[in-house]
Amino acid sequence: MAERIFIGVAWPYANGPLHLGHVAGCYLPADIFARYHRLKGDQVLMVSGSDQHGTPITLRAEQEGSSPQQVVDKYHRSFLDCWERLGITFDLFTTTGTENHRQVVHDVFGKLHQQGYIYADTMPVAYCDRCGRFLPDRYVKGECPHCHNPDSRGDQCDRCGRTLDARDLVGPVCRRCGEPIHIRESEHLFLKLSHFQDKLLPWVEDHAHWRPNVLNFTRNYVREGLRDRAISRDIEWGVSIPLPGYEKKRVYVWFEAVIGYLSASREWAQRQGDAEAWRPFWQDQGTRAYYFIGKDNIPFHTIIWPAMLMGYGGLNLPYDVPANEFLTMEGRQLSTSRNWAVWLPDYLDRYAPDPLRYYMSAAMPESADADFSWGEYVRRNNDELVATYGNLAHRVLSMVHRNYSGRVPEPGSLGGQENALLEQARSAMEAVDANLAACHFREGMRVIMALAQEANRYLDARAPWHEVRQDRQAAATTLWTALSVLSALRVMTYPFMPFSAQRLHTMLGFDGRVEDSRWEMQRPQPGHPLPPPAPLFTKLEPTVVEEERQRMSTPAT
RNA sequence: GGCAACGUAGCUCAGUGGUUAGAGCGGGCGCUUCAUAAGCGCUAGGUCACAGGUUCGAAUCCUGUCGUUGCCA
Repeated sequence: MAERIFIGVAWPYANGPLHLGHVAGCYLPADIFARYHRLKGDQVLMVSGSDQHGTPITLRAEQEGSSPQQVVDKYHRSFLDCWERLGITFDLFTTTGTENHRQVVHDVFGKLHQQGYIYADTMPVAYCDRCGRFLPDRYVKGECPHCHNPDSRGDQCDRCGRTLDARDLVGPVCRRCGEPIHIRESEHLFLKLSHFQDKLLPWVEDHAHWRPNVLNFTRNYVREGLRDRAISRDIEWGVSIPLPGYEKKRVYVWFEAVIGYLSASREWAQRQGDAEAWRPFWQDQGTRAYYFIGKDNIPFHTIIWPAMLMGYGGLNLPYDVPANEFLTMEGRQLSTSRNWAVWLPDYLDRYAPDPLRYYMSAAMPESADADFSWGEYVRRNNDELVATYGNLAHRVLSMVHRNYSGRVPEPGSLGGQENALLEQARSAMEAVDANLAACHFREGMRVIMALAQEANRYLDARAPWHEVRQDRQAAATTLWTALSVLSALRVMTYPFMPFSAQRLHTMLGFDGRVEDSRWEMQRPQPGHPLPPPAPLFTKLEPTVVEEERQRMSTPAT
């Protein structure tokens, strides 16, 4: 029975390149999940896009002497290139800069406003007399009241990392002209989150299948009481506000970016040539909506976005929000400003996608922070991917090629060991199926590797390299059995490692794409010719570890 | 300062009341040679942060201490 699955993935902020934290946090798990469901024959819509608005972008443009549009275009192109090379298969990866997005935001805004869920009020905002304008927190600098960093930003201190308000700073000045700031009341629009408190609490309690960290965090957040939040800002770069008197203000990014899930779905439908095609994914009660995000994004997806959807009405709320924890780098917190990060474009210039996808799957920060280190990367590649799985495929296919002229051998009757191994393959497929359905990626990957190990054990026990000299029929049975297990591995590894799975698919004599297979162990056809085998993965030199560590500790240029 | 999570073998981590606490890697010993010197077996290694408590029984539940991390103020 085919299911319909909507997958929303966090919108990367277009003011810098992607790094491995992004990959482990949401893009890889989302892609594994999407590929798994497509393989099962389910209908999948996976969307995301570049988050293009907000002050970090305008600041960056000013620093680089370019325009905000140039900045976001540059990183959007980089994102698209990364998805292609890492194999992240969005049905649409758009941006928040489209006319379609503006229209959808205006629609949602208008409806919430009309129902009284958005209201006007004033709030104190920094103002620069010389520049003659209001200043978002990012545009104010001064001394951090906590760590006394003299050059702290108004929204957050770079040195101690604490979140601030521009008014907290000691001696706050305008970042552009250096003039001391004043505080003035500015009229803004607020989302009436407090109204949704009583609806959200039972809704959250009804989602006991969420990961414990997501559930606990959300529960506490809602119980503490929801405060109305400003959804407009005094800037010019962003989505306009469809109300008179707000011409010089824009919709605040957090409010607007989450609407991107809906606008991207509508854009996808238009591009399909069926403008209504988004509806089943958003309005059919049987559709399940998953949102893959990092843990810093939890409240936006389990509270604010659901509240907005409740207010709007008629659209599906999230079914699950499998937020991942953080990825640390060589034991230390990742920091883009200190260049303590591995940039995805750099990684993809030097290494293959599947080993990274494998590592991140096996060590995904599903329930706790996880660490990335180059030592572990090389080890997992060499000792696990190459030695256990890649070598299994290679040794089997090589023997078939050498001894059976590259054709799938005809098995005799199966013995106890054969049936036991094939049964293990079947139960592994069931286990991985269940794990992926539940977003348990690490466990799924573990089961797969355990099966590869089991197959190696079987080969050692049967020793087909001996059998072939004494009893060709027995060797044929052994190799055919091993090929069958490889066929199961081909399917199961596909969501995790699509590139090598496709190559194995071809080497096992199957036509077309793995994705068009079903979730079952198709047996290789005896007599079917196989292309010459080639290793699935390549060993890495241990020197890689030192090289890459050096690169990380070098300051960004 | 408040809240939360975590602290298990040299390393990365499973394990949330029940027999002698597990896996992978790394170490030691051995077997094998089809395969990218890959594979397989055996083995050593842990006062489950610390101190109390609940229980017939605690890595698992409770309290406190220390440490790490995150969120909030």
